[in-house]
Amino acid sequence: MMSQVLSTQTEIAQEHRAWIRLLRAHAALTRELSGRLEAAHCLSLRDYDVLVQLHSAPDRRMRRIDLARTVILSPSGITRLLEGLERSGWVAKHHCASDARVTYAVLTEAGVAKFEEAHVTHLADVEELFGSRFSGDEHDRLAELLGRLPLLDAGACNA
Amino acid sequence: MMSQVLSTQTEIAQEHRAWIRLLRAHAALTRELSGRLEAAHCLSLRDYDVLVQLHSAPDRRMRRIDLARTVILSPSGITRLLEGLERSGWVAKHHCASDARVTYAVLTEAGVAKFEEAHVTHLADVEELFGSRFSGDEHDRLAELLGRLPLLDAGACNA
DNA sequence: TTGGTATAGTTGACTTCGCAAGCAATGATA
DNA sequence: TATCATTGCTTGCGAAGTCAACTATACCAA
Repeated sequence: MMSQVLSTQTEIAQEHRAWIRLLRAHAALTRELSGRLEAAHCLSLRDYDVLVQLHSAPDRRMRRIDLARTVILSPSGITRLLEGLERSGWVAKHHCASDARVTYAVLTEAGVAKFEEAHVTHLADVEELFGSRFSGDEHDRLAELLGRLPLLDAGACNA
Repeated sequence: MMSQVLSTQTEIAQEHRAWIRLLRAHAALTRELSGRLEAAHCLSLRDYDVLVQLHSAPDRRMRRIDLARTVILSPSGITRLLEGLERSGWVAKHHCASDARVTYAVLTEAGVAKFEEAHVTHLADVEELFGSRFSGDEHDRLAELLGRLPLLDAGACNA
């Protein structure tokens, strides 16, 4: 009976292992990376993520709703995050001519500069804490495995 | 010049790919899993995580500080999270005889029952959204890769 | 003993983010 | 044309979590 319980628990731990590690790694890495980004550039990790997306988007702009889905944030979340970036002048609003409901978030010139400045140090940080742990093949393998996970309603995700 | 820029950007995207996917997968999965857990058992994902740790700990108790480090939460974060679990009666405080500074968080009988009840459905959810994406070998491989990532100050992590 | 430092834990102020609700514009259908 | 559902976006509110500051205890060393 006792060994029954133990073996069940062991199985449980095994099933969860990768998921638990993903949770822990995410918590530890985002805290450290966000801290460094904040200290060096006054940006949160999510701010940076938004700048990355806009920087690589056609015309450096995206509909706010698509941006929200891409970085996995609620619509209200994107409104508030962009509020900060707009106040700092990195991002501007741009109205859509063909559909009065939609607003674009556009990276400004200052935003491009800000991104490129933050990019350098952040890339080094990601390399130090994440990339350097893996060989090229392992990195690809990890990306492939993680890529199988469902992003749910994220129709516009292009990462 | 233009192709220079483009090739640099492509490299950048490649370097980031696994990390970005980890970010996205985490955001999407935690939102969904936390929502289900909340709906079915009135527990957040972190609440559940704490119950798991306590359930598998010797005597079903841990020092609050070790618990915080294990689930990657700040000391104040653990205080507030446990506040809720204590109010619900699933966790109790227990003072340490040999060191008056430390307080243990102990899983109560009700807490054990609560955990075991939530465990069943949560395990199925994790399996559906996470585990079912991988074969046994792939799961092990993913766990191994994620296990290389630094947990920073998490001295007490046993996952 | 006394003084200094480190550790465990809590609290207050603040930020971030999600949900529910609401508004305005669009599109589809009768 | 009139109606109704859908979509994009914002706002009020509340939950969760961090940091800084604080208390209390423990340990160490002169």
